[in-house]
Amino acid sequence: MFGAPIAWQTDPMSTIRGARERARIEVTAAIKDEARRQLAAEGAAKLSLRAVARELGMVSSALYRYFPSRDDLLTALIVDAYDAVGEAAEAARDRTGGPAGPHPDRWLAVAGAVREWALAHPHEYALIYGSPVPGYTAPQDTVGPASRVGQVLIGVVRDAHRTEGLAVPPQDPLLRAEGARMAADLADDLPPAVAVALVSAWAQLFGLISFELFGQFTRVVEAREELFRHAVRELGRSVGLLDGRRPGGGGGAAGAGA
Amino acid sequence: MFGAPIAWQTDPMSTIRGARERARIEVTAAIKDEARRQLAAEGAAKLSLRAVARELGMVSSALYRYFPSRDDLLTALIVDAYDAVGEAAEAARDRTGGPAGPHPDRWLAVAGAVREWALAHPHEYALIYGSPVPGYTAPQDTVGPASRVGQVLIGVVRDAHRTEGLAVPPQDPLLRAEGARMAADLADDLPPAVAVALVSAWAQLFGLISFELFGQFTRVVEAREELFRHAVRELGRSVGLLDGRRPGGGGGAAGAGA
DNA sequence: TCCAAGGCAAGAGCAGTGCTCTCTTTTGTG
DNA sequence: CACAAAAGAGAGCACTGCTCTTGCCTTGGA
Repeated sequence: MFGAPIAWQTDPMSTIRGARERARIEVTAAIKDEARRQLAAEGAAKLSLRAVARELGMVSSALYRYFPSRDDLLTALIVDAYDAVGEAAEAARDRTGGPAGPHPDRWLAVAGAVREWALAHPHEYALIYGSPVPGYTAPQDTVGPASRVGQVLIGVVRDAHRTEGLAVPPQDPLLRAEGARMAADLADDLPPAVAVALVSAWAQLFGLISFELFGQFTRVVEAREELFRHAVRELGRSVGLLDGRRPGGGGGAAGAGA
Repeated sequence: MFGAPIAWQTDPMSTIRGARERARIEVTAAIKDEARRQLAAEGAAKLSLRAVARELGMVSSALYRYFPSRDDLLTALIVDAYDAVGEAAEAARDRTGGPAGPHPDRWLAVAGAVREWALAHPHEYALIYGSPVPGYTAPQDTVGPASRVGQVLIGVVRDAHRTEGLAVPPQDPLLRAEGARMAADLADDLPPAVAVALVSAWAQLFGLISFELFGQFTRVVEAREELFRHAVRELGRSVGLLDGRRPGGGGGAAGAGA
C-alpha cells in the first residue's frame, strides 16, 4: 500500500503536501459531485454554479477558486464522463472472455455496456455524445479520455484478428489511402478495410444509442434492447468478426449475460 | 364565434382576413427568422428572447404575444428544422431517378442530402438530432415533421421492393414480433426483417452524421465524405437494396419479389 | 516563535436572462 | 363613431455567470 502510487486524479506528485492541498482536493471533488448531481437531475443547460455553491454552503464567488468558469467545470465533468463510459466498456471487455475468447460476444458485451451506461446516465451521455454544449468546443484535455471506448472496440477486433482471423470486408477503392492512414493511426496490424469498417461501426453504434436515448425511437421501436443487440451483432459482422453460430448469416440465439 | 372558421393556424393561404392577421404572420415570421439567425450564429443555448426582440426593435415583453415562452419559440424552430431536412431529403429522392430508378443511388442521394443539410445548418441539426435542449421534451407538434426523413428512406426501400425486389436480410428470431409490428406501422408491404434493418440503418445513418458534425471524427477521419458514402452504401445493402455494381457480398441471393 | 505572503471565503455589484404584471396605444368591426 | 380586442411599452422579480475588493487564516520561512 505504501509504495503503490495511488492515482490521485491529476496530481502525479504522490505525496499529499498538507492539509491545504487535501482540502483543495476534497472541495474540488465535492463541487464536481454536486455538479454531477445537478447534471443528472436537470441536464447540462440547467447546471448552475450558484446552485452548486449554495448546496455546498459556500458563496458563488468562492467556487471560482476551483473552476475558473462554468465551462471549465463542464469540461471536468466531460472528462469524467468519458472516463466512466470508457471504464464501463473496459470492464465489460475484461468480464467477457479473454483475447482468444468468443469475439462477437466480447464485441456485444462492450457495446451493451456502453448502452447500459448511457441509459443509466442520460445527461452525462448527452454531455459527451449529444450536441456540444452552450457555445462550447471540446478542449484538448478531452481527447484522451474520449478515445477509450474506441480503443476498446479496436482491441476486441485486433484480438480477433490475431487469434481467429477476420472476414476482411471488401476494400472500397475510394478509401484505399484513407483506410491505410486510419489503420496506421489506430491499429497498424489491421487491414485498412477493417479500420474503415471499424470507424463506421463505431459511429453507427452511437447512432443507435443516441436515437434510443434522445427519444427518436418513441412510438417506433418497442423491443429496444433486442434491436440493439441485433444491430450490434451485424456491426460486428461488418468489421469481420466471425460468428460461429451463424456462418452464413442465419439467426443467432441468446448469449452473454450481463 | 359561430361562423368563424377556427383552425386556420396551419393554412395561411386561405383568405388572409385583414391587415392585422397579415401583420401577425409577418411578425411571427420575422421573429423566427431572427431567432434562426441567432441559432445559427451561437447555438440553441445562447438563443435569447431579449436579444431577438432587441434586434427586431421591439421590447422583450411584446414578443410574448407571439410565443408564450422561449421553449415554444424553440419548438417552432425545431418543427421548421425537421421540415427543412425532410424537404431536402425529399428533393434529393425526387431528383434521383424514379420509383424504378437505381435504388442504391436514390438511397445514397437521400442520405447525402441529409448530411449536406446538416453540414450547412449544424446548430439546427444539433437542435433536432443532438441532445434535447435545456430541460425540454419534444411536444406533440414535432412528431409529424420528425418522421419525414424516415418516410423518405422507407419510400426508397419500398420502391425497390416493388420494382426490383430486395435481398431480404435474415430474420432474427428474437425480433420476429417486433419486426412484424414495425412493418405494420411503417410499411405493411415490407418484410419484417427489412423493417428491422431499416430502422437500424436509419439510426446508424444519423450516427455517422452526428459523429462528423459533433467533432468525434477530429483527428480520426479525414476523407469524411468518402467514408460516409461507403458506409451509407453498406447500410443500403443491409436493408436489402441490390447493388448492381457489386453483386456478391454478405447478404447473399437476390430475388425475393413481392 | 513570530511574521509576511498567499490561498481562500465573503460580499457587493454588473450586465444579462426568462417571464409577469400593469398600463397605454393601436386597430378592426358593429 | 364607439368600443372591445389586440398589441406594444415599461417596470419589476428572481435568477444567472462573472469580477472586484476586503478581510481572515493557514502556511512556510526566518
